[in-house]
Amino acid sequence: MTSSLVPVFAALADDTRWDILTRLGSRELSASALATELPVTRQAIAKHLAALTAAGLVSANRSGREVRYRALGTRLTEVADELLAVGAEWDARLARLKAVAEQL
Amino acid sequence: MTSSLVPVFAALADDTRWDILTRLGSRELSASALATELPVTRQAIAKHLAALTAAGLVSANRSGREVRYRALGTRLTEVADELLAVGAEWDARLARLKAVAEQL
DNA sequence: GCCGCCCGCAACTTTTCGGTTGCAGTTTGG
DNA sequence: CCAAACTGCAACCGAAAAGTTGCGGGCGGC
Repeated sequence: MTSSLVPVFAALADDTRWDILTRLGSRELSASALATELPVTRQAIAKHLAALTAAGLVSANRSGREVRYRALGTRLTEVADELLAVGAEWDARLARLKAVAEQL
Repeated sequence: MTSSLVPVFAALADDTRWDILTRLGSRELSASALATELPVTRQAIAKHLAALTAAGLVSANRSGREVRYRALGTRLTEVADELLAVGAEWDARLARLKAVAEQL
């Protein structure tokens, strides 16, 4: 039962990628535009964008010769919802165990 | 502005680690006990447990000669809250842009 | 007290991954 | 129509990380 969340976590688990993602959250940018703002090459950024797109965290928008990317909040919200459910379940179980322990 | 979330994502971004974490969500287990259920050695699991502990996702509980681990929902909930906020912000911005576009 | 079990540390191997360089294709602006 | 700008693909490199083997130390039961 390997969760489908893990690939999304993998996509988010890099500083450069998170940096790119947050920038795309406030404005729509192309790979080349991002390359002027970040300390890595355009090709590296292109790889990151491919990873983010595969994870459903970013959408590509071709306009002529350039491709502009934008961050999608939807996937992030879905992940958050699942995490909330799981976290609550664990804590609830822990609380039950604690309650039983105090009955001694 | 590199987010403090990234290290947590890194801790969650591995299949084996996620597997361990979910098992610890339902019952409290030692590294050796986990090793009997998983296709990796005890030492590998110990490394994963160290990573999960460092990320605040797991708590260690020494009892005599063995150490039992348990999943903590708290950190997960915190992460989920932040993700919800960020995701909502991105989608809100996107909605505003769309509204402006329709005014043409 | 001794044998077994569980833990911790360290060295080594192998794969993954972030990053770079290099080159070829395509659209656009003058 | 030609040069500039943006993209895409592929090979290569170095570092980090997942996993293994090996060993030594501590706690528990018989």
